Amino acid sequence: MPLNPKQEEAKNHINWPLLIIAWAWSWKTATLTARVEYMIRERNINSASILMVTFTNKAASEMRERVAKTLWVEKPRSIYAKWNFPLIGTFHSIWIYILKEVLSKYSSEELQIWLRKDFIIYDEQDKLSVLKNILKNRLNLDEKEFPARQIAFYISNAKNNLITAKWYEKEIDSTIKEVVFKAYLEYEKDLISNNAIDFDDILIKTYAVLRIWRILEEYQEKYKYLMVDEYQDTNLVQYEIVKLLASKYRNLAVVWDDSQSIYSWRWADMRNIINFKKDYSEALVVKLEQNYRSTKKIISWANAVISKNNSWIKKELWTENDEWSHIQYIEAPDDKIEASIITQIIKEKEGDYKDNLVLYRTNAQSRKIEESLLMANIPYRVIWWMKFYDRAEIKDLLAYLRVIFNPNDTVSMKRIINTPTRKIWAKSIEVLDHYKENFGLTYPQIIENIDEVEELNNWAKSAIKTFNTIFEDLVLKSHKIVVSELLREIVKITKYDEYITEWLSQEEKTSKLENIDELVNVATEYNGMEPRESLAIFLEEVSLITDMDTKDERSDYVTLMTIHTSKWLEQKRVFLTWLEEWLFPSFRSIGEAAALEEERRLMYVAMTRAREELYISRASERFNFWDYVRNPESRFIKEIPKEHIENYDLWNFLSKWNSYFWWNRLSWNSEGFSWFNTSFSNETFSKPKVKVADNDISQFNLWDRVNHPKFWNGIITTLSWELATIAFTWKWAVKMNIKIAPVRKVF
DNA sequence: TCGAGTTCAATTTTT
DNA sequence: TTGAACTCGA
Repeated sequence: MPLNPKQEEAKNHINWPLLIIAWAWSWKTATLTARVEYMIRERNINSASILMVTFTNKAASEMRERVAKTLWVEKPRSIYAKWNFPLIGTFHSIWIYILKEVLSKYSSEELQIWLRKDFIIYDEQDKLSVLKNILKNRLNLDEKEFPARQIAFYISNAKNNLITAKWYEKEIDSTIKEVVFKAYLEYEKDLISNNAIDFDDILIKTYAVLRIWRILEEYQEKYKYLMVDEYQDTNLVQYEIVKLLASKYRNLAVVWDDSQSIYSWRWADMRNIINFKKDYSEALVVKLEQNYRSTKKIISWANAVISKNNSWIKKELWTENDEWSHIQYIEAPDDKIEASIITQIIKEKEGDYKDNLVLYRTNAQSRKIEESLLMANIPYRVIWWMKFYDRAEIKDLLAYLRVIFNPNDTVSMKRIINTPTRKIWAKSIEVLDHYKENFGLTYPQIIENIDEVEELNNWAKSAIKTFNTIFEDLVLKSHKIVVSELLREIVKITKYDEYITEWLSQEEKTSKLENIDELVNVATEYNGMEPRESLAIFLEEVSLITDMDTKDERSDYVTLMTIHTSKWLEQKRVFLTWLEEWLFPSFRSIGEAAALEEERRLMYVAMTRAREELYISRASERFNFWDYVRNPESRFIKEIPKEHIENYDLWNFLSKWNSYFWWNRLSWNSEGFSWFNTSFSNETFSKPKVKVADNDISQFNLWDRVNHPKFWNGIITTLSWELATIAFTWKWAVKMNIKIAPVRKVF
């Protein structure tokens, strides 16, 4: 598709700072690709001197594909292209690439970052386990009073403001910060001794390295053309890094969309744009305002909502797409009906299942929809961050790979030293830790010389020796076979498959084994490489990969995901669910102007995912936080001009949905049909109701109808004193004590 | 020292 | 509902 004049202008503008102000679906990616192509083909710029930052791996991968196409080369599988190709990746993957490169040339002492080339990356869970250990064992603190998560938050905040552990002492103004200071020091010590870094460190260390003059010079020469997409989501450190790299040639192009900034909780700072304008005052500003995706209706709607933000820069997104179909508002009595209606619509609509995208605010909110789709036999896929790599069996195997790659990684070492069970119990590990702390030894060193450890009996020693034999064998093999083979070898040698499936049902067994197969399968992509290299790159990419990156395009299923995750997608039909105050906008953001505006931007992002049809839904009553809650409709719905909203025809739906449950529910409501519309739309925040149950059991008889807040209606099928079996609509027979159970008789 | 059984707390958003 | 952190018996 040909570029419009604005896009053309952005494309042709090289050798000068450039600020592209983009709107949702204004073809910014296509413009950037065209720009890269133009640079290489028309201006004869060396491909390898172009560096391009995207926000997700998926975006990076797509960009690599597009660029590869224009250059007539095969798409590089990862950031490590073997031929002359631009460096395209996320902030994190690019900085890891650069860090490794630097570390292979300079010594750690020279760089002052206390890191060796074979470092590994600790994810959020690893980080918490390190911190928990510190807080509990070294600082002797109560984890209730000082939760690891909270401490982690403070540390992350400090890191992203470039405050080191030592400097944190100056920040202390409260008890908590005093704890943070101590924990931070210990945490850094642990990371160094494990040769590990966390996500924040990837940025911090890169920044530290690039502040060394000769290294900076080298990289300024190497990457003369810089492009940063999603600039509104950069944080302070990222900003500073880019600034360093760009300071010599000033060929920096950034794409900025303030209405899609939804990552402030990850320290993204929109004020970076103010700094940008100051630092590059000569920059050319290009605005891309035409939307090529959604219909007029959807866009005017989105505009109406986003314009309620004060900090929003006035702009008008427009489109030539014809006004299309309906924007429907589903106002369901409860969450189950909400899910059923959505399921029904998906079922009735022509076209493929994969035309449908269901969005919600938080991951936990997918459940009701899942249940409903499952019942209707509709294939679906939930995109959940790190779901696959969070599974125990995957984590175990990756921990093996990590210790093989970097034997100093104590966190992983502890995970696998007794997995499968080798009778190396906590007592032995305590002794190992003691040696590690007091003699400055590493685990492999201690394990190798276990005979000299006096505190252990022979029995424990021989267990550790067994492990050491396996471990050394695997390390040796890692130099000979590629990572996928190595994984198979680990499973074989340790009999891991038997261990993990030992006590499980057939069904669970297959699922675990399938997961292992899948991991090996992913690893086979690295087969062509040198064994150690395949291990290194596999580990590096695994820690940055998300569920979304493995998205399978071939089969036909409905996709479910959070709004944040959906930022990079578009879909023909979008369902936006859980639109209630306290849930979306979330209760944490209500009452805080800046946070609320971010929620509103999130709403904007969600709405603009839709190409043709947008459904929004809420439930008057729903099960949330382990209880039933009623929240008024989201303020975002009210912000949409009423004439744009068409109410979904509930009656029509319900007449087709004549279940036992439904008719019963109507029949015992004295207000009859008004039930959906009036009695449930009271705009009150009813706090979770406490169920006081002290029933008079004499009122219950066999075959009585009862109502339960969780399982709804049921019939008593057996009864002996207080104990009854009740067949519920939403649950097969349940045995309960009707004296204390929250049931009431229905007449 | 294990592990089965029980209690109790927890839910934004993700590179 | 799930999972992690506890208890307690062997």
